Amino acid sequence: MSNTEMPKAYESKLYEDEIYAAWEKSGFFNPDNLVGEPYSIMMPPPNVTGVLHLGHALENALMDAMARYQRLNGKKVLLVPGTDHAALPTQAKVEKMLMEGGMKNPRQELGREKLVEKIREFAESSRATILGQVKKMGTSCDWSRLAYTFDAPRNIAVNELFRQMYNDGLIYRGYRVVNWSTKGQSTCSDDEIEYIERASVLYTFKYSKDFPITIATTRPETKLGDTAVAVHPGDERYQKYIGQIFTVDVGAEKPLEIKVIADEGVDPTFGTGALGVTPAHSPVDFLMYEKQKASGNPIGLIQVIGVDGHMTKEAGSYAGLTVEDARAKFVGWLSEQGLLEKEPEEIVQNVGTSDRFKDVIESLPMTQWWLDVQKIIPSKGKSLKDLMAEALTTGLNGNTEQKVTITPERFTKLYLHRVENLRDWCLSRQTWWGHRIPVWYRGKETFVGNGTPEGEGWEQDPDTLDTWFSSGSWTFSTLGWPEQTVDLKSFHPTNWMQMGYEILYLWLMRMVLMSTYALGEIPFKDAYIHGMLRNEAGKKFSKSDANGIDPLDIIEKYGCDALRLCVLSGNTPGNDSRFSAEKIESSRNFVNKMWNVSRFILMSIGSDVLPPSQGGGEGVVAPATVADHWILGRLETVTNQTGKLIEQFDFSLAIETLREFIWNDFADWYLEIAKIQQKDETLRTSTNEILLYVLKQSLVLCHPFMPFVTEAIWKEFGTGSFVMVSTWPKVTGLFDESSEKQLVALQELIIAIRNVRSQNKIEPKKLMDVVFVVNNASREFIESNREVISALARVNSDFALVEKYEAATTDVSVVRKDVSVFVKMETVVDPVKEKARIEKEVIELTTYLVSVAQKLSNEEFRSKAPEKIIMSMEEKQREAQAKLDALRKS
RNA sequence: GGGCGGCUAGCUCAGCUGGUUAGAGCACUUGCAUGACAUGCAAGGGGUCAGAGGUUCAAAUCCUCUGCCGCCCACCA
Repeated sequence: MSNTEMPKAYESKLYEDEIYAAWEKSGFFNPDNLVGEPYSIMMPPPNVTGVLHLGHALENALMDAMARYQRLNGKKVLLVPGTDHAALPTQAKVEKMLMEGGMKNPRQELGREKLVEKIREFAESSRATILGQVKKMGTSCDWSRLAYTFDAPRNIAVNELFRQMYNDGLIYRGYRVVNWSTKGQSTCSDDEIEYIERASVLYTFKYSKDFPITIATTRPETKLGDTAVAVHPGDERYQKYIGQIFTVDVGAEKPLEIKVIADEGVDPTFGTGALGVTPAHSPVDFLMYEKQKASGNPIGLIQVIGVDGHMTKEAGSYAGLTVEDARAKFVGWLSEQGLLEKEPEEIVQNVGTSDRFKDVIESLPMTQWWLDVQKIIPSKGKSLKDLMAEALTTGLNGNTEQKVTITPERFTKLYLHRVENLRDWCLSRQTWWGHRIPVWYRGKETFVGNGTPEGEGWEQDPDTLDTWFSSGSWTFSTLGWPEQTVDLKSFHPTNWMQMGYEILYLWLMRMVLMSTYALGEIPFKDAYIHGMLRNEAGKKFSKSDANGIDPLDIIEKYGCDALRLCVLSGNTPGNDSRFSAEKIESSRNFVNKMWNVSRFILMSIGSDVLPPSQGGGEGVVAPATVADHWILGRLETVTNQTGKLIEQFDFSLAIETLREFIWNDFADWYLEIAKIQQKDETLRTSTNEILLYVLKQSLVLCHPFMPFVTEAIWKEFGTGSFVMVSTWPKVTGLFDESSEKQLVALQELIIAIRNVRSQNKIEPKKLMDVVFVVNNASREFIESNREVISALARVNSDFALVEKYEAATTDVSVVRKDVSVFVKMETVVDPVKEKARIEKEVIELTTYLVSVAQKLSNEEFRSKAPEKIIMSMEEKQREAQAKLDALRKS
C-alpha cells in the first residue's frame, strides 16, 4: 500500500474540487441511479439578489447531512437545487445600484424592456455564482433537476395555479386600501412590512369651531380626506350626534361632509373616544367605509394622497405638496384658527416601512389582484385558511399522514395564530421583474390562463406577481406540476424542509397554502426551523455584506468539512448561534484528527490483514482483548445514538457524540492500546482487523457531516467505491457491558497513576516503579493488562502483584475500589503533603457517603423511588465505601 | 398592549418528557517536539445552573412571581 504518502495534515484544498467532480460524475446525486424508498428535500432557493452567506452554509450543511444520511440508509434520495428570482427585491437591488451609478430614475430612463434586461443580467450573474457556491459546500444535489423560480416550467406552474384559483373565485380584482411604497412605486403585502418605532407628534383638534367632537391624529394631513367621525354606539357623550352630518371647510377642494357614525371598534375610554375616519388612507377606516356602505348608510371616500406621495387635487389648497409639507401647513392653519385643543404631544409610534425600499408605507385605495383566504373553495368545502390550519393540526381531512410537524414545536403555535388572523393576500406588484399576471384584457373581456389568448387586441395586465406566489409552489413546481409526472408521484410530499424562522410566515405558510390547494397534499412532512447565524459579537450578518463573511473564504482557509461542522455544532432548533474563528479552528482540528487516525491505521496495519481494496475491514471481526470488546461495543452504541440523533434533527449532539467517540475513545485510548497489541504476535492480526473495521464504520458515520475528508480517506483504501454510497453500519450485537466496565476501570487506574507523576513532577520519560495491591478478583484483571498499564501509565512492566503491602516513606498511593497502587519515589515523600492529599480525598468521599446514606435511609425515598434508582445508588455506596476503606488502610 | 425565547465554568453553548458527585469546545495552569496528529499528547483548576417562592422522596430540569437581554405580533386614533 502506498499510504505512507498520506501527508501529515489534511489539506482540504487538494481534495475537495476533485472529489465533488467525481461524485457528480458517478451519477449518485441523481436518484434515478439509486434504488430504495424515495426521500426528497427541496433546497430553499436562494434569492438572486446577492450571493450566499454563512446562513446558506448552515442550510446546505443541514440539508446535505440529512440527504447523505438517508442515502447511506438505502434511500433513493433527491435533493433539488435551485434559485429564486426574488421579483421585487431583485428589482429594488438593481435599481439601487443603477441609482448609485448616477441614474435618477431607472424605470423612466430605461423603460420596461431595458430595465428588465439589466435585472436579468444581474440575476444571471448572481445565479451562476450561487450555484458554484453550492457545489463548493459539497451539497449532494441532483443538478439534472436544477430549477429556477423564473424559468419556463415554473412559469407554467405559476400561471396554472393562478388560473385555477381564479376559476375557483379565490383570486379576484378588488378596490381597497393597499400598502403602497412611494419609493418603490408598488404595493406590498402585509408580510413585507417592517414596523419600526419612531418619534411622532399627536395633535388633538376640531375640524372647526362649531364642530362638537374633538379628535386626535399623528397624520393631520390625511384629515383633509375625512368623511366621518366614529364613536362607540354606547357613548352617551356623543349619542345625540350620531347620524348627523357636519360641513366643515379645512381647505380641501370641497368642504368636507363629516358624518358622525357609530362603530363597535371605537374604544370610548381611549383619548377623546372619537375617531376621525379617513377611508382612503387607513385600512381600518376603509373597513368602516365598507361596513357603512353595506348597511345602507354610506359615507364618502376622498383620496388626498397620490401614488407619488404628494397631495392630490382633492386636497385643494394643499395639492402638490409632499405629505410632510402638507402636515406642517395644516397644523399651522389649525393653530391659527385656534382649533388645537391641546399642546401637540410627542409620542413613540410604530410605523410600517417597506422591507425592500425602506420608505414609510402609505395606505392608498387602489384596484389590485387579491387572493381570498376566507372563501370556501367549491371542490373542497373549505377555505385556504382551513386547509392551512388542518395541515398543522389534524392533518388534511384528518389524515395524520398529511400532517406537517414543525421542529421546534413552539413555532406551530405561532403559525396557527397567524393563520387565524390572516387577511387576503395582495398579489399584484407594479414592479417589472417577475411573473407577469397571466390576465389579458380586451374591452370588457378578461382572459386568464397560460399564454396570450387567440384573436386581436388583447393586452396583458402590466403588473407582476408577488414573488412568494412562485416560491410557494416550490415543492411541486420543481417536480413538474401541473403535469402528473413520475417525480411528482414519487417525491411529493417531500420528506424534510429546513428554513430560518424569519421566513416562517412568508414562505412556509405559503407552501402549505399552495400545496394543499393544488395537490391536496402537504408540501413536506417535517419542517426544521433553524436560528440565525450571528457574528462573534452576536450581531446579525447584514445583507449589505458590511460584516458578512464569504463562506468561500472560510472553505479556502479551513476546508468545507470544517465549515460544515462549525455551523452545525452548537446549533439547536430555532435558536441563533454564533460564528467565530475559534470555533472553526476547533472543527478543522477534528477533521485533521480523523485524517491522522486513518493515516496511522493505514500505515501500521501493513500486510497483516487484507488491504481494504480486497475487502479488509469488512468481514467478521474477532475481539480478543477487553479493549477490543470495548471499542466494538462503543462503536455500536455510537452508531445507534448518531442515527437516532439525526432522525430527531439533533445534528449538534450527533456531531458531539461522534467527536467524543473518535477522539477520546478511538484515538486516545484504543489506538494507544492497539499499538501495544500490535507488538504481540497472537493479537496483531485481530487488532489490525478491528482497527480497520472501526475506521471504516467511523468514516460512514461521519460522512454526512464531513463528506470530503471521509471520501478522501476512503479513496486511500483503493476500493474504487464511494463512502457516499456505502452502507450505514448495522447493529451487530457486539456490545458487552462487562468489557465496558473493565475498560473504564482500567482508564481510571492509568489516569490516577499519571496523576501521581504529574503531581510529583516526575519526567515523562522515566518509567516508574510500582507495586499493585490486589485481591482475588482484581489480580487477573491487572495481570492481563500488564503491558497496557506499563505502556500507558509508563511504569516498569515487571511490577509486583501482592495482597498485602507495607508502605514505605518513599511511596505514594493510588487507591481504587479493589486495587491500590504504590508508586515508588526516589526521595522521601513529604508526609504532611501526602497526608493532606489523602485527607482531602477522604473528606470528599465521606461527604458523598453521608448524602447517599441520608437518601437511602429515607423511608419515603425507599418506598417511592423506582427500584432501579435505589439499586444504582446502593451500588455507588458500596464502591465509595470500598474506596474509603482502602484509603484509610493505606 | 399581547406572545415567545434566553439567562448553566472566563467565552460560546449542550443538558431541561425530574433520579450518577452538572457536561463539551475554546480559553486558562503545569508538564511534554512520546515514530498518526504540536491542527498534537498528558495531568489539572474553574459552576450555590439569574433571583425568590412552591410541588416532590428527589428540581438546572415541573409550577408561580421578579429581574435583566433578545425576538415576534397588534388598526389604539
